[in-house]
Amino acid sequence: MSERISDAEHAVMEVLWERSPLTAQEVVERVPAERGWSANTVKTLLGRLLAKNIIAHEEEGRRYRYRPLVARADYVVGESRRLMERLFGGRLTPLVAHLAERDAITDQDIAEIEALLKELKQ
Amino acid sequence: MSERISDAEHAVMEVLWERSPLTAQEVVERVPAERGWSANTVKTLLGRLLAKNIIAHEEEGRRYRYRPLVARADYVVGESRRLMERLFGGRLTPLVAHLAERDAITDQDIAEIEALLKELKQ
DNA sequence: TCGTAACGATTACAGGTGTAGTCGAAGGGG
DNA sequence: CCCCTTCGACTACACCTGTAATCGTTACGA
Repeated sequence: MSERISDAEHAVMEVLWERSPLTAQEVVERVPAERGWSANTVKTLLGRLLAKNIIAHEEEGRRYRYRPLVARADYVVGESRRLMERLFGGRLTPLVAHLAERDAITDQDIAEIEALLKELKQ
Repeated sequence: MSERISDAEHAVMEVLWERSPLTAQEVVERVPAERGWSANTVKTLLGRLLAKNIIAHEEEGRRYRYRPLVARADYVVGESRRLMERLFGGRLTPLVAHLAERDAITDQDIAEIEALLKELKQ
């Protein structure tokens, strides 16, 4: 399967998951300005993602349009699972418990998750 | 604040969180065998953790005993939050929803989390 | 007392990552 | 038809990471 996505690469992926296919230039324009990246940096990242087979490109005239090969949902589940594995022996409950203990969960979160779980049960 | 803990370093931290202070040798013995690390590798990691101010060492005769400066709970909450931030705009509910959708949550998880939430509400 | 084993410190080195700069081809404007 | 801009490709380079090997010192067993 495809290799790991680094932090900087992930920022590029978010752009492509949001909308694709895009040209390199369009990706550059959509990457969050806080990153302060030069266009070259973004192109390097696109190149690396290509090499890792995480995105593909189709020729369009004298340039390319890039498009994800990996679904965001798959990536997200994979990363979540990695974290749970590393930190909680793969169990979700202790994660929720920890966050709750540290007031990282709001009352609204609790309500939402309860509703979600209710739905899951039927 | 202290710097980030790499994957390999994390394995060492788990040992020290489990029990500390420990000598380098004791850490070596307790690191999961699957890693297949040489003693030198573990010592390098201890050195890097020291440099990052994530652990401390007290002299004991001609060697050191290492001890965490960062609580596991803090690390865990930090990492969880980072993940939620990156992937779910900081919201926990979508994380749970995603995992549930992908059958990464068992019935028992649901029961446990419900019980936990019930407790949180009072 | 002398060699050796055990320690921590220092050095090594390839591969990944963040962050670009440069180069060569090609297309568009004058 | 020629120059400048624009692309993608290639190169650069420092720092981090994984994974050690080597070095210098010291204590302990013979």
